[in-house]
Amino acid sequence: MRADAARNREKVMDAARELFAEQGFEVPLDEIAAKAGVGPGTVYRHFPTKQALFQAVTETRVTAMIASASEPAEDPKQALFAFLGRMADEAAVKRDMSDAITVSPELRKALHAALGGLLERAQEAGTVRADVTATDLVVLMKGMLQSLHEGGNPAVLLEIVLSGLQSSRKP
Amino acid sequence: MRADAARNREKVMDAARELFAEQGFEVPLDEIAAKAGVGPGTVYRHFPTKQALFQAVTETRVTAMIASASEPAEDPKQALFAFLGRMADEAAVKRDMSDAITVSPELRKALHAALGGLLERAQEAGTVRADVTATDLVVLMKGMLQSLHEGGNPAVLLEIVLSGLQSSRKP
DNA sequence: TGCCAACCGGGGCGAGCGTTCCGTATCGTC
DNA sequence: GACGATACGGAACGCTCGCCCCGGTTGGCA
Repeated sequence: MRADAARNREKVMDAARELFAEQGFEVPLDEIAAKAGVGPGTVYRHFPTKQALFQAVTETRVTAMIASASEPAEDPKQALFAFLGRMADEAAVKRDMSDAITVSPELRKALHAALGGLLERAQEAGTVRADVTATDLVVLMKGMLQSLHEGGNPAVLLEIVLSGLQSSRKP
Repeated sequence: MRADAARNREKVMDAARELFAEQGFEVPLDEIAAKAGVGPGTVYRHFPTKQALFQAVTETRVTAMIASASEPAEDPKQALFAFLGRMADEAAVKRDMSDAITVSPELRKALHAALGGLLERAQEAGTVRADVTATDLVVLMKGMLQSLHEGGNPAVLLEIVLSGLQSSRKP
């Protein structure tokens, strides 16, 4: 690979990182190219599609987060809650967190599996309500993460969800 | 107004009701026109803009729901929870519920005020956590309502939120 | 029944966006 | 220093969608 090509690839990824984090997947690709100081054609020389660029930018971060679900923890409930807390912290700062789940089916599956494992262990311990499925948790978190960017207080919203996940005071 | 004009107006509103409920505000206006058996121009003869059509279709339902927040109830917490339950029920069937809040600023304001009143009374009674604001509640509900259409179990998701709203078990 | 205003259908315009193409500039080698 | 491969920029394409316009049609009154 030529030196200028590698340099441009980095510039594109840097610009994409910043703009995806600010505006989510919706940001026009031309805007990314402009911020990187290149033409749209150059972006497509390095990434076959907008979605590929998005995945290249988010995959590392998100898979690292997913991997952190396997870290050992004493209490299953705390393990689950800590993970959800990490998701919320990340999403509060980077708007592309919730899009990453939507855009890439693989990432969605991986997150689903990771959350499913944590959830199951917490449910077996009896500290998290038993009628929640992994799908419920994924979609609820996605909705909640989006709410963070519409004026909601991140800490409060997260606490509501976490508190609501516990078994099992009936409303 | 001519008879056929009135008839077409009704056909457009019927089609819009159905498609907005199915697909939300995102449905193309041409699709509504096609379902109504008219051309797009005819839609614009009766409604100046797509948003106006959307409001004409949703406003009645939503304002009625908002008005129901003023119904008397013995327990402030139950009043709030019953209202949120009605929102969830409606949104589980009609996809345009969450869009209605977004598309029309007036409706959003009205909902904000109604929820704010219910919330405040429940907080004064000490049965709902005090650190939640009306804005938090609106955005959280919006996120949750959207989650209903992505595979989440409506009853479970609602229960999580309601249970989480209560004061004040810390996670 | 005939006329005119009201109304209709659908083709078309313009904007936004993802993607592609191509003439030109640049890198790295001989 | 020159040449060929590689990469670049940005104009252009195709598509979608909200919205408008115009030639033809239809309804209802005289």
